[in-house]
Amino acid sequence: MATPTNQSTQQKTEHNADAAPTGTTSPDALAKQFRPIDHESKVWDRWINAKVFHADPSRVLNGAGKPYTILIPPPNVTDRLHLGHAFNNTIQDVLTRAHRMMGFEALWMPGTDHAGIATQAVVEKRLRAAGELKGSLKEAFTRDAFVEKIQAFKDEYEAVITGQLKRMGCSCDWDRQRFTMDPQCAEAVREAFFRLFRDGLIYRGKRLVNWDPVLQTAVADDECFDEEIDGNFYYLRYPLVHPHGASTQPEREAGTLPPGDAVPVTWSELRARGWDVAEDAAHADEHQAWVTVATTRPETYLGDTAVAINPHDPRAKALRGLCVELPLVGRVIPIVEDGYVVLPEALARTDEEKADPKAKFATGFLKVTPAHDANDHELYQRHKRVMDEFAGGTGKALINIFAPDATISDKHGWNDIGGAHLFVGLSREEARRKVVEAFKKHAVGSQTGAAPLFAKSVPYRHSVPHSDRSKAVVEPYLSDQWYVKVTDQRLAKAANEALHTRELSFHPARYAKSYEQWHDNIRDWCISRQLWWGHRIPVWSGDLFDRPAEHVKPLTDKIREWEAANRIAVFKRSGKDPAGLTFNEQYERYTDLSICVRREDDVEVISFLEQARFTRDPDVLDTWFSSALWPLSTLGWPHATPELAAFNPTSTLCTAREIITLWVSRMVMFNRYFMPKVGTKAEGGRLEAQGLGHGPAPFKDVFIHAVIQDGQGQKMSKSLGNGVDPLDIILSHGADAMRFTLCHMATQTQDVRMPVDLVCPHTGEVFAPKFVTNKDGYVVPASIQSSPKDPSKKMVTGYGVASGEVKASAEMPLAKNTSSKFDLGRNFATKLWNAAKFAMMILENAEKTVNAEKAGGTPAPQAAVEASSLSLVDRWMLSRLARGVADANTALREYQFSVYAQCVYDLLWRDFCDWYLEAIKPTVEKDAGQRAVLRAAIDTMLRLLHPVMPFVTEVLYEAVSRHPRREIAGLSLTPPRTSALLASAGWPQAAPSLIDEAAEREFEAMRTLVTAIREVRAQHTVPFKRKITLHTPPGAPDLAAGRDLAMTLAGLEAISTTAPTGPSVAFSVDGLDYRLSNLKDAAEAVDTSAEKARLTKVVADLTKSVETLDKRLSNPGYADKAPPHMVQQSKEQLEKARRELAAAQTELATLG
RNA sequence: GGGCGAAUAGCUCAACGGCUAGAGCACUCGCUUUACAUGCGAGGGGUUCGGGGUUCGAAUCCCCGUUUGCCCACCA
Repeated sequence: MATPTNQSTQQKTEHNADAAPTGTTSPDALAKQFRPIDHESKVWDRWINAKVFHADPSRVLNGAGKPYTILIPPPNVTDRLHLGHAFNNTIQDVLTRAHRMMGFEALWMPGTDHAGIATQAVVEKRLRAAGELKGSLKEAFTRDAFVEKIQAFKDEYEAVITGQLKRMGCSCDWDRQRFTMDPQCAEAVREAFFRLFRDGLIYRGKRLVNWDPVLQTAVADDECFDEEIDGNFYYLRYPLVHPHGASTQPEREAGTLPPGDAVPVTWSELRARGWDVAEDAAHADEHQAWVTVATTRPETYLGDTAVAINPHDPRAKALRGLCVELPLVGRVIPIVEDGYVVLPEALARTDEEKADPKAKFATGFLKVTPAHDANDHELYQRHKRVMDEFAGGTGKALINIFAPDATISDKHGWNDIGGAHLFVGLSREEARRKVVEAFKKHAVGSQTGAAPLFAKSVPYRHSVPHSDRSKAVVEPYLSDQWYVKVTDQRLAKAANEALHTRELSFHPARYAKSYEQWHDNIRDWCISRQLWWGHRIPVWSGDLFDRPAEHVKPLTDKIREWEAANRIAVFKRSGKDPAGLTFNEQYERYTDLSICVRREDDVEVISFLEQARFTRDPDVLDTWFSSALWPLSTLGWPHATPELAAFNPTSTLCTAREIITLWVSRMVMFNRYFMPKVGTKAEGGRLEAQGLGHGPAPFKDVFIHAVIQDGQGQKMSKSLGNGVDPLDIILSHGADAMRFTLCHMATQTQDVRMPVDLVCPHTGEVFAPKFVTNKDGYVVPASIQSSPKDPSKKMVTGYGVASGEVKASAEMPLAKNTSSKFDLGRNFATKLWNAAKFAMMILENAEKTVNAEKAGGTPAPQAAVEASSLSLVDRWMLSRLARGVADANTALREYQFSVYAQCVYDLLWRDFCDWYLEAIKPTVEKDAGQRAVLRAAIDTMLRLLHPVMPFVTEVLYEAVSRHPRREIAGLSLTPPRTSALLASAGWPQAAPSLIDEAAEREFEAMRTLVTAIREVRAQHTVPFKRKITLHTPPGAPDLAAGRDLAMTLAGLEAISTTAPTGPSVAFSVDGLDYRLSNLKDAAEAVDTSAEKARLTKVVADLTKSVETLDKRLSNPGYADKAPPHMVQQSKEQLEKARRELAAAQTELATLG
């Protein structure tokens, strides 16, 4: 594996110009400034060389370590990773590294996804842009040649993605990296398909799918997007006829109705049947009657095989037994009654019906095109018998009028063309225009003065599904597809059971609901895709008829033999067939056989089938089929590998909410189906499940994290081009800073916005880009931006490139992104660097002295330091550390990553740097116990921070490790397990006894006093270096051990119990009146106006507090019902507030 | 249409029925202070979207409304 490179030459130059040596990890020479780029690749190499990320299943299997496993959600090889991925992977790395340190055998399994349709579309687009592909893909390339192109693209992007993850510091087990189409995964896919096929859970069916006429493939619902388009409602008149006319039953069944067969129904006749519609009263008696349908897609009328009316429609009765004749086509189709049809507003019976948005434009007559509309298809299922009878036989009412490219075709299931030849060969759009034209031209019936077939059209704006990849309008299309019967209880129900038994849980828990509801309403999963890039379906189809009997016998014998040997499985027909249908029965009943061959390398079977003119299905599997097997395939299934035994089920899955159904659900179903019940022994090296869905869930926890949006609140996406490359951020802020900031943002519910700036490639300047609104209404950075200092210099943006509007060039380079959001992490890394450096400087100085004193002698082993022997500030620090460890543990256990980040941030910055380091400065050189605490504190914090900031902590750990360490009783810091690296060091363990509440109280009292003094100093602009005197009032609490700390931290020269003689300033703490003197030289007057203003505000605030507390306490319900400690607390607060208010008022009065 | 969220300081977000609603950034004032100006000290800034209710007590729970995001379904 290549190590991450891509260092900025610009930064390198700066770095070399720097006089001080940087980039070394020697303890004596930690660089003055922390430059991430100087360390990241070196640290990475140390990790890789030491193999610290490599998980060893034998340690799990022999009980030496518990497993902790995370499977990476394999990124699509379609594009570089963006910040959303960085976020997702940071979380996974935090969990993996923390558990590794906690002693788990941690495996983070890396890999990428071939992303079938997406990748094929991207490559196709690229080839077209490069001029290598013109016209139809299938004419320009052979399957193999095109797959080779995609393969090359995949190799390129897989390397890019892998490089990005490594630069981020992801501690994946890179030796185990997988790809969803590599041989190991392919074997798992093949085996899984075979078993489902054999077990009757895969079937072939004719279904309406979303058809992409450009890519000529079925697309899943999630591969579509809705777009509003301006269309029209067309109102078309269908002439009424009597059903049978002169035609014979055989003629009808053959679909060869003689012209003029249908006998028109006249208005008078219709009226006689009870038709009483005011607006039709004027129609001439002898004219042919009609019904009006409303449609947005008039061209589909060619495939109509019924007209439907609501049974409650008052007109329904008059129409019973009548039909309509499709204009031009001449097809006579029945009028069926179905409750699905919406009554027009005028006929609606209830308010609810009136409120139906469809009622506004409905005519009450619905044209039914079962082959081209999902609802119509369902309606057809309910009226199959009558519709098929009219259409001439079973299944004949499904009339497909489109070729795969969505042109009108008479070659794909439409035979009764009649007078509609003029439409054949037209595109959907042209056909629509021509149909409307024809309806305008022709009349209902042949009488002079008859009304035109076209009634009217009204503009209508509605959303229409488009294919994500090609942007073409999706056509509902009837086609042969393979399905997984996920509705079977061994799949969907088993997935929900995992939730009910708590084997599987979601964090946050509310996502369990959508998971569960999805399974309750699941539909069978269409797994075939008409693509070239993917796992090809391992089914060969052929025909056993039309062969000499002497050929059939050897064939059937072989097939029976191989089926018995589990080398092939023969497709069992639908569930309506009796179970256990024999091969002979199938053979007798069906003209075609579908045979799944278990192994790709079973040459004997495959060549035999191909010689027998069986052909392999050209389709490939839906990408999610192989993704669903990820927990199995990556660990070696179907073989009984040590990895599978050790690491499946895995521990935690980290993903975004959008793929709970697409991916999470399917992994659960497949793992439960394919894995044997826990405790089952493997036989013959292969794992055979009972096929009941009783296996384990593939993971215990599913952590669903927030989504990173751009500055406009839009999701980062490829198509929008608003993704930010993590490498840009690593360049501007460093990997640790990026990781820390992302982790800090990982709150539970709230999606986070990430506004980004641009870095000018000409000047290095950071600036906010100019935004534009694109044609889809999204606010995006303009494709071309000007350098802020020199507007003649231009650059292009990621959006510009992604949208295809511009290309990067030498004159107009691609501008990198950055964001001041990451300053948080960068500043924190710097703070850590400086704090550690300072701590080590202190330790080093002391060690020199100690070594000089003990020259020659071997130091005696020192006993562990007991907290009780330590000073207040040390006991306080140990107490804070113990709490920090506990808080971090809780946060990580509960997947509260921002809490974890915040808790280590406060521990290091607020507690350790702001107070501890400042407090120990005067004493640490002489206090060996204090130095032991200092050493332990920095060590503990490096460990706590390592999961989120691995690079900087690893560099510092090496330096810190060189300082001798004394044990602190109760604080366990075990050394690295497999190397000298922090990455394998033990997670800190702090005994609860280290939490010292007395020390915390005492320290807090001191801190309150110090803060109050600092406030006075700021108020009176007392220079930092000026030492002042504190006068404590009678009855003030004894500062005790805090006395010296207060003097150090507040800049006191003395603490006196007598009142000041000269000028002084008062302040109050806890209602006690303290004074400070010697604030200024005698010549300078103390400015009382600022002091007055401050006190006035204090008085106002306190008055309000007293009021609030008084009101609370005087409420009779409060004393009665609130818990006593709350009441007590309020009383104390009130007392304190009153004391402080009095003190402030007195002081204000004094100032006059 | 069904489901799930969100609305809190100028911005981005915390606060899981009870400390005077917090943090980072931004802002104001002061500071070359011997680890760190990517810093240090201090400060200002809130009718917690609106309206009802439950409760001794509501940012938090319930109801209604407004705005907004996502998922699913549907779209004659």
